[in-house]
Amino acid sequence: MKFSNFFIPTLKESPSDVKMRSHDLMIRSGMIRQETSGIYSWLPLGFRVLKKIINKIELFHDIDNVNQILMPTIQSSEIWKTSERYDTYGKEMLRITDRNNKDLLYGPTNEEMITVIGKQYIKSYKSLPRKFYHIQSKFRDEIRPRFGVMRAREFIMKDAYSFDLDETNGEITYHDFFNLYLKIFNNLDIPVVPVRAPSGEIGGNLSHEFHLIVESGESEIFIKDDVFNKKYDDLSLKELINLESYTDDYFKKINEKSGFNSFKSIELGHIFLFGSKYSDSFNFVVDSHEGKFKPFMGSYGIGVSRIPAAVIEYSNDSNGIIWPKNISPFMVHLINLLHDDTECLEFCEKIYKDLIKKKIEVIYDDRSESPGKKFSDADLIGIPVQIICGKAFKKHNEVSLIHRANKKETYFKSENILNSLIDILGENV
RNA sequence: CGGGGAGUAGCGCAGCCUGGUAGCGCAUCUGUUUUGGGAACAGAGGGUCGCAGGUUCAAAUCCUGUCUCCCCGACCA
Repeated sequence: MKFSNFFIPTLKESPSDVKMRSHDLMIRSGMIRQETSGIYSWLPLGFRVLKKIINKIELFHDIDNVNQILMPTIQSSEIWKTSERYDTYGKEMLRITDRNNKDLLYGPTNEEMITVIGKQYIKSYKSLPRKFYHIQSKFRDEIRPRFGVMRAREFIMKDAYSFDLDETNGEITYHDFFNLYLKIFNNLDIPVVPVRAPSGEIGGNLSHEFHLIVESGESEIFIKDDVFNKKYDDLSLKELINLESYTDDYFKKINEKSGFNSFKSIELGHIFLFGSKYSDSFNFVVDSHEGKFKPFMGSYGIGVSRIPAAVIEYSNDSNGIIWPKNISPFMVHLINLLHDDTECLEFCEKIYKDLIKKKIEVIYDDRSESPGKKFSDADLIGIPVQIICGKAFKKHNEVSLIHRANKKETYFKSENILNSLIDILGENV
């Protein structure tokens, strides 16, 4: 992609009402635009990041035989009355009335709807287990939206739902999702820590959240030191249940509080095995050789649109964003400092085409801006590797490579740059 | 919802107290010169001062109402 063809409205100055680092950088790098309180448009650069994240999530869910579906954003009030959440969900639920005076709502979550879908088609124990997910906008009318997409009212969530024969099988599914989440966050270069969350309204249920520890986080979690030494994906179900890391709500309820440290964090995922709450209220009954039973259910969420902000929050410097390779909107930021020079231009065009041929995602700054502007835009946008073609190319036939993360600059003979680049990118991809 | 702040050009702000031609920086456009860290000079365009009402000869400025946004707390991915 050429910079001149890509809409990246970068800003030099911060908007006055922005307080969080990631929010500021997302606005200034032209990733997002606020429409109204807690509601955002994703501009091309931001949407590219979002799609990277979504692609990874889809990939790993599909591998795990979780079936992707797409449920509507608008739901009928009927099913929420059936589950008795229409009244209890409160003002967080955005309620809408259509022209026929029918009560609708913008879905804050989809347990009711997925239960209705399960009930209609799943009649036999032979059809279980069954796992579904979808990636869709949600609306929760937060009391106070803030920090950009970190706490938005409309946001994109990946929510998955499972139907199992009974609690034992439900726990196996839960354990699978636990490991699936670790795999996903690991692959997104996000070092999350799993923490135990309070069981819900029904006793004996299981719930974990996945947190990214950052100073500016809104959540607080409590963890014993040895938890950090564990390989979370090696844990048995019993071990993960006994993991000594807790959300603040959970921590309040435990007795032995010594040995824990508290951390500020951002919640990125939440898995929850809640049992037959919804199969009960919807009378979702399945036949088996041992008679009729209500499927055991779980739900599993990832705050998709929060992830870019969370990543920026822990990966930035005074110049801008530093994208991890797996989420970065591009891999290489090619900068032509001498756009009026024919040789330099031809060289950049050639490298640009070669990179595209090699399927290396490249943003090529071909604009007639000053060097300073190009450098600062590049640092702000935060692509992992910058290739600079300028004076050194004219003098010594050299171009330089700058690692965004540490700003180290290395010069290469221009004919070697492509192969060197492929080597360097190959290291961690 | 309680407490605090703010709405003036695309963005950041000054002007308001003490009413009298709507301003500055950045951005944009034109031209010339620049080109390894947000270039320089010269010129240009752009605002019914959030909205409604009131006071006044006269309102960005004073009064009343209203809408919106942000910040601090309790909810959440």
